[in-house]
Amino acid sequence: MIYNTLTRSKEIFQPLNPPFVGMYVCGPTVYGDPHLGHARPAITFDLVFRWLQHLGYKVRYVRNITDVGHLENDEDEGEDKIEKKARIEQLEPMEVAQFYSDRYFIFMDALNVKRPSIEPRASGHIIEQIGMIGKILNAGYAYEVNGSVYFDVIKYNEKYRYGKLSGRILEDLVSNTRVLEGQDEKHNSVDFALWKKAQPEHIMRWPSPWSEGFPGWHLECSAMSTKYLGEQFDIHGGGLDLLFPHHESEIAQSRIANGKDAVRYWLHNNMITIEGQKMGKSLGNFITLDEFFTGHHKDLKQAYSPMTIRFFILQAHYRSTLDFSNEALQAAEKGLKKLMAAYERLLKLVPEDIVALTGKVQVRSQQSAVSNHQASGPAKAGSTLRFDIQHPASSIQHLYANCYTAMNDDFNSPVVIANLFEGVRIINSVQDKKETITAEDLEILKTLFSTFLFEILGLKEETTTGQDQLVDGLMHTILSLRERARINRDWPASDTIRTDLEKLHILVKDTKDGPTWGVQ
RNA sequence: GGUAUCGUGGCCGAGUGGUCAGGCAGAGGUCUGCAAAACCUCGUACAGCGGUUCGACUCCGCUCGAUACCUCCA
Repeated sequence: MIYNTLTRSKEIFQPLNPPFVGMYVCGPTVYGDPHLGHARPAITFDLVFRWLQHLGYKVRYVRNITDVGHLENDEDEGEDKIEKKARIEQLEPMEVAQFYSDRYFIFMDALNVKRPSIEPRASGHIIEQIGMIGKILNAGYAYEVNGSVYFDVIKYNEKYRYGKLSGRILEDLVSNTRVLEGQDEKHNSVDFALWKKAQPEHIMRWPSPWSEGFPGWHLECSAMSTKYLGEQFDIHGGGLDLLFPHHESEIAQSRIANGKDAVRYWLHNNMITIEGQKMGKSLGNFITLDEFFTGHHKDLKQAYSPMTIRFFILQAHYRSTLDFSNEALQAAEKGLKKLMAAYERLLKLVPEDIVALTGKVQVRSQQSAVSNHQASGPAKAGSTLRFDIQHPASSIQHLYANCYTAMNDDFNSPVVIANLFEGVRIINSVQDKKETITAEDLEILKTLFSTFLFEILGLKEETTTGQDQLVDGLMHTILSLRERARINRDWPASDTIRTDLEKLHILVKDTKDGPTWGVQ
């Protein structure tokens, strides 16, 4: 089940050509450093991408890089964003785009966001965009004025419905749109540009049948999605703020150019807010990812690691707004640490620790997991599940089933996380010998964590422990000295060692199985 | 003004017509030389007012409030 913005309801996901799935997501406009707001759609659709793949779909995931830039102001004469940046920094526009797209990749990698299958650039698809404009002109739904081409929204609305995605009524739009200066070229204020003639000061320009200029604001996504995913494809994603007019206009363009509706399921992630307000470039209240990772920002009380950011985002459902605060982020950091620590323990739960449940003969239906997966996806290859997910028998099997159901219910990552925490409780209780677990359930628990925590949620360990043999050796020596002191009940000595190490951000814990340490 | 979404305990954040989200913080306890970690217990939270219902936080209506989009924004 996925929530389709078009119908405002959850629908059963049925791809056009299973097991293939086509997914297009609006990527960044590369004229500034990526901020927390960019992380949300990237992580949201990374989750979708990972889950669909887990279900066995062959996903072609296309996420564009907008390097042509949109107009800066509401005036048609406004300056292109990337051009403006280029002028300020005295660079070629493409230099700006290259720099920031590189930055984008670096930070997305840090967040463990998988690279999409194709990352096309708008500047590399001018020809396709010109071709699309030609089709729309031929169909009679666009007109040329002074070398610029505009889409005729009024005419489109006579036959189709402009506003069906965003729930808008054209008449309201017409009456509400502000009358702007310099829009004389448009027949109507709701029309939008497909091609703009370049003014003398515009550096970014390409030849076209109409003029030297640049493509309109919404065209690149239509052109590139058509090129790589075909005239019809399954999923189109993006931020909620792109709903109107960007996606609405995409629908109109594709409908006319290709004669059919391109997208089956529209998915929109919600915004991240800061003090209840949207974090956005234009509001100037954004915090860049670089600032999060280093902690260098006036509103940040500390640095937050990439995985903390990722976990923070996944703790909320993608369609809800997510409110940023230091408190919330610190809570996420601690929660994640707890989850990871429990996973470490899980791996060390050795067979000797396992006491079989009394008298329970573990006979499970050998019905393969494959058949169960077919209910919601194509045949799943390589499933390691050895129980019937629709009829879980133990509490741990229930956890697995809950996670599976949650993901199938519109990618409900918060519920997955809640179930993982229940797994944490079980792990710790077994560790403390307060609960028992069967060998079979232990395996399922390990699969639960490796599948959902790592593969699906895409979280990973960030500890520095064990990366350096020298440090490991030194720590071993120090800790054995301290153990000797402890055996001699020389508490001042052992406590000095511990507090001194703590000053170096090394945390020592005395457990029943001997001391452990970790870098904070 | 139009359109849409939302209002959950100190904070973040799920969900549902009739046991329970979960995390963080807080209180008490167990364990431990002390810490830390871990475990157990604890808060009668669902903006307000009506209505439907045997029963509503969950459905409907109204009120209040918030946010987003209508101009670039993830």
